Amino acid sequence: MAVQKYSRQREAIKEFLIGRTDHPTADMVYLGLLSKFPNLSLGTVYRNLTLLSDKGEILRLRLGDGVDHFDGNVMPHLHFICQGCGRVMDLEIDGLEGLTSLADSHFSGKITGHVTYFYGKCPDCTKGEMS
Amino acid sequence: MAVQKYSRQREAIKEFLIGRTDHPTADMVYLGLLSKFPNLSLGTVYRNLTLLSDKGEILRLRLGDGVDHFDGNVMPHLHFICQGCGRVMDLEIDGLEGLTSLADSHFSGKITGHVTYFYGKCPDCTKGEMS
DNA sequence: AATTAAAACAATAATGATTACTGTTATTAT
DNA sequence: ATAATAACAGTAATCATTATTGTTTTAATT
Repeated sequence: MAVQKYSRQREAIKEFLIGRTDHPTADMVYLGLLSKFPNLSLGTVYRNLTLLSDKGEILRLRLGDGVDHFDGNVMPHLHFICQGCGRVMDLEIDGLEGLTSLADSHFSGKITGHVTYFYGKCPDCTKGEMS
Repeated sequence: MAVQKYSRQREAIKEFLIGRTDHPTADMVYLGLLSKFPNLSLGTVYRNLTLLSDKGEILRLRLGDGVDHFDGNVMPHLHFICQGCGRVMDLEIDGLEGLTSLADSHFSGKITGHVTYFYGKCPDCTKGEMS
């Protein structure tokens, strides 16, 4: 197996994700780092996001909007997608800890995990509404 | 608003989905109906899958594998994705009914729903294993 | 039953996200 | 320092999906 060498681009991508909680897409990471790396390539961003998520240093979120989002916070937590503005927020809720084992006990195969995300309207988008 | 007219292709697409529980992709629907409609177009399949799911007559499942799956069973139920063979199965579990309102009560916006799917190994893929 | 307007079709082009390839540069071991 | 190779930038290719164009069905009206 190839030895992984250091790269400032990869380091910057990881730092970029850790420094924010808005779950950017590959394109947003690319745009956000262009000022620091003027000839950064989108391919480099994609490759390193894949490397980092494969190593478990970041999370790849597939939220069903057709675009992958990335999260520098690898602690287990829940996500909310606003149907108004599309933003992705973290949720502070517990109560899903036993869900995997509950499901597993009702299934003849082996259930090892689950993906859950919530949707609705975020606080901002709820404000400008009457209904 | 345009009046929806009858089409045998759309009817066949819906029947195809109702007749199975393996949650096919657009491409699988297309291939499955080619024998009955030799000059069926993939565009027609996509358009009608979108029409049917917009009307709520079928479900579009975005399971994170980059391909949309479709389900003729619109009753609320849970899904399981096998990481061994990729197949998508229905799960008979309840206990998630109150999840949306639980989450909503902890959130300052408005949560109206959630998406949950489970993953692991299906019964078949569990068999041929030692670990 | 013929006419007609619009929906649906087939075929295919276009799009957008992601992945793969090619030649160059940077990192690390010798 | 030199050499080996991982990582890079740039770009081409891929894949699922959506949009477009011209033709055919459907269904309402004469």
